[in-house]
Amino acid sequence: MPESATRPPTAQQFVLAEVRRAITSGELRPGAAIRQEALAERLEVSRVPLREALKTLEGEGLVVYRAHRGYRVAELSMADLREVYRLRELLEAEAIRAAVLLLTDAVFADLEAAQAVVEKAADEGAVEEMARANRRFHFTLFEAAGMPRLVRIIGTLWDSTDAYRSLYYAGEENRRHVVAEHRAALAALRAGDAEGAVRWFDRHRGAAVEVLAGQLDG
Amino acid sequence: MPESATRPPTAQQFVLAEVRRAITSGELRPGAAIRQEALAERLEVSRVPLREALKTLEGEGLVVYRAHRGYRVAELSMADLREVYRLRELLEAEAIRAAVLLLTDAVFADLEAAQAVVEKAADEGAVEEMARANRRFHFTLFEAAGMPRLVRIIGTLWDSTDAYRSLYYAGEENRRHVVAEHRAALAALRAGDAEGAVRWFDRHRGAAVEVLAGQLDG
DNA sequence: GCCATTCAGACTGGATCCAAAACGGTAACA
DNA sequence: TGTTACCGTTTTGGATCCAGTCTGAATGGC
Repeated sequence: MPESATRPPTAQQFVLAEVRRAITSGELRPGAAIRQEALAERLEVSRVPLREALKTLEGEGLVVYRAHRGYRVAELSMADLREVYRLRELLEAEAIRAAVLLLTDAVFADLEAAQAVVEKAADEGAVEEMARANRRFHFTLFEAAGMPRLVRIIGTLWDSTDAYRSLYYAGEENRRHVVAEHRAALAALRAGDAEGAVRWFDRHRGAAVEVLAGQLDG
Repeated sequence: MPESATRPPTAQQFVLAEVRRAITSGELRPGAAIRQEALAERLEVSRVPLREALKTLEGEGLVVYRAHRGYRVAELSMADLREVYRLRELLEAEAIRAAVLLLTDAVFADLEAAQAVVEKAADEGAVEEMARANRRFHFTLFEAAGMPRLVRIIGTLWDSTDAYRSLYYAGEENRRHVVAEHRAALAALRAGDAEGAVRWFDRHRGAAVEVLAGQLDG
């Protein structure tokens, strides 16, 4: 039997997801110190699985650690933000170019499904749902490249700016841009035009980074 | 006071370094299961700091983890190896291009110093020392780019193949190639010729990946 | 003989307790 | 007044112990 049945998550997996969500949703602010005892109590686990989860998040760059001083939510400087987006530009272009050669009908179906959710959420102003569907859209494409390390690295780069991106989708105009650019990119992908798709995604990112930069200033 | 004095490492830091060394030196073979109790006892610590170190190594891709089944030393397929080197090609080129614009005399001095050690070790056939100095040479250059995330990512990619690279420097001819290519790259860097340096490093990597691929077959 | 079941041993996941380090406030002193 | 030493509190680092899960071999049914 495939045993694909979802097994109960370990405490550590639960904590990992929960802390990640707290950081990316802005509930834990950048720069804030993480008090293990208090956080563990709030999540109703001991400090042991919490600390292992924090080690994972440290590897993803979401928190920073200093011996004997504990963990803090990572802060991004303007230079950090530029670096993250420059790396995303490089790596996502690579993923897209590799993926274009391997796109199947099944992948297109997944992309369309994700895009449908994006558009619906954009209409309704459902910010959280739109962010999730947007991520699914992009990563469906990235995963089609068959380069798991690349996908993982891109994932950590996305995560590292989530704490600052939470408000991006609040803007009606931003949401419209996302929808339009996704459509244009999809059309390019269907035509097998990797460079066209890359250009659309670059524009996509470029708009987002400017908004985030504005948030960093304020 | 700057307090740059080296403080005694935590057990966790000690374990991390020790396990990393064991893996990259081939002492722990790819695919081997890691028995926490036994390993902790051998290193004379409890399982707690060991597990946190393993979580860090998981983030670096040196070990793989499955819930309730523990950690194993990561294995690389041929496809994995190609992916790692493709990503290194992309990312190291980016680092070199950024670094060339920022190279100072101090950096050149560090590069020369590392290169001197490389050449001495190459002559003497000091494999371990040569690997260390080679890494220092490359990362001195990468760090000059002022992109800490990029350096970190490249570092994890280097680490992930170390378990297979341990024998590369054993070959007299391989060692000579490294020395010559470093010199050529240094000359290009001094001339401000980023593309020339990138080409030399590409050739450098290309030779290495072929040797590693041979090891994977056997 | 072949396959599903059971059960003991081994190993990982997590909780609790203790040790060590860092922090913050106070008082002594130049 | 500014500085330094001291000490109690807070927080992190690590050890030990127990619970839950997996593995694999023996058992029993067909």
